[in-house]
Amino acid sequence: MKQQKRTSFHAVRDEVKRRIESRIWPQGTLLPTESDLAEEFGCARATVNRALRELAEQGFVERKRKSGTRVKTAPVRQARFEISLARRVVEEQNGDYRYALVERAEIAAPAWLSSQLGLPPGTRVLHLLCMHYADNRPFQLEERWVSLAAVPAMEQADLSRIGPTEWLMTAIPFTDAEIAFGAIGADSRLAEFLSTSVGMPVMQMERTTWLKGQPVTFARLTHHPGFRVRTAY
Amino acid sequence: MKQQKRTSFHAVRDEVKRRIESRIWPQGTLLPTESDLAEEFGCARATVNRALRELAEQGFVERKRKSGTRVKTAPVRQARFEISLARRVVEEQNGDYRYALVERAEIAAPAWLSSQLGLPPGTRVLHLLCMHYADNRPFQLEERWVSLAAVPAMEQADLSRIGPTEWLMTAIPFTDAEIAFGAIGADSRLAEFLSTSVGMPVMQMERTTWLKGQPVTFARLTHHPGFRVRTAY
DNA sequence: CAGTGGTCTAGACCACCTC
DNA sequence: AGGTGGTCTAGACCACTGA
Repeated sequence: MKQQKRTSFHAVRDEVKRRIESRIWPQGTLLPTESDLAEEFGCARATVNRALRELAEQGFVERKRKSGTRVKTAPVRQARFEISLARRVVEEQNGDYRYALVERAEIAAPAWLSSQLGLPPGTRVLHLLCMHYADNRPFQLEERWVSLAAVPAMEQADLSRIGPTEWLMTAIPFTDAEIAFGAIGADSRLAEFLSTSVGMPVMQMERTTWLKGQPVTFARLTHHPGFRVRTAY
Repeated sequence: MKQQKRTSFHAVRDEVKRRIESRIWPQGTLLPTESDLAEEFGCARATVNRALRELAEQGFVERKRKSGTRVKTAPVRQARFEISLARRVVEEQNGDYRYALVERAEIAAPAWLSSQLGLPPGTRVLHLLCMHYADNRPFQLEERWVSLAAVPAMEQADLSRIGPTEWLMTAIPFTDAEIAFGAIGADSRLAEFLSTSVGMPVMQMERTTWLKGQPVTFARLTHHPGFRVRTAY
């Protein structure tokens, strides 16, 4: 017999969730007020508040002052996936990870990049091309542009052994990112790097990263054919 | 001058976050205890707790009893994207949404589906094929298998006007799902439905859905060429 | 303007963990 | 065994917003 001595907010949260999922409180229902629920569960209002706040975060209910708490009619569910680090993905699949720096150059930001990152035209950026391998087979081609104004230290970085993604994650963690991905057909360069043939469908991910609102880097990560992104929520 | 009368947990959270991002508290640093921070900020410990709990949820710090709160060394950032409903995606882009049911059949679950969903072999499932259009151009081909044991009401559902995804979302919201997506080359059937040519790279998304642990449905959503998934943040 | 959620407090006890 | 975060309480005031 596992019995909570005191009413935990877990108990309240789970019971309310159960009532929503069991349609005891169907979609659109107005829930009792926090005070009422506190009385029903025999706990403090703060405890109910904590429970309902979590359910709101998870998208089960919607809360508004004065109106009260309502079961969401069209729950907007979100899926999450980890922002992947090639090495970690490979190692999680028990693969042998290898990295290689293919190209490194300091250039003036091309126009498309300036507009993508919101950089003044002509800003000096570091252009990088690297390969990530799993069991000696191409896993991901990483092409990246880094604003040297945002990360001056990167000019001196030794990227022969550690990939730029990993370097940046230790140098400037806690960045904001925007990610988009889609399917493209491999062009001749991609086909060569990824050991596949021209036109093969591959997943390409584009990441734009900011640090405290300042644009840092834009990366285009192209994966070997057959690569899949998985999520859970 | 905007000044908080009382110390809000926002203020504490933002200040701690600032210290982490500014490397005042570098990665790995052990933060002061809740009580100490409460004293520093002149607030109750509960307020500090709320602030730190949020930072922990967001992946900035790691909390352990007795050990204390530590700045995360390798922050695992997660990206999120909305679980899309074709109609909503199209309408958000100011497109004209149209839906068509192509095929509907009740069949015995094929072996691959039984194993995918964990259903007893031979379970009766509803097999659906539908098209979603944006501005009369193919947007998404939806192929779906629904366990009638899990959603008996679906046998009577009128799916001629509302797509199965949308029907299911109102019939049984609050499900759990697993999503995987990748790039594939269109086969002849896909090419025809999506008005493209064989071999064109397209994004295919596979969703498996459970309701309270019970398998409900498996869907394969294939998008028109050029479709991209974007993260919310 | 009145009702509801949002937040804060001061104190308390507890559970877990490292020492 | 003792320190740290986890949680709860009872009461209070605040801020938003719908009637």
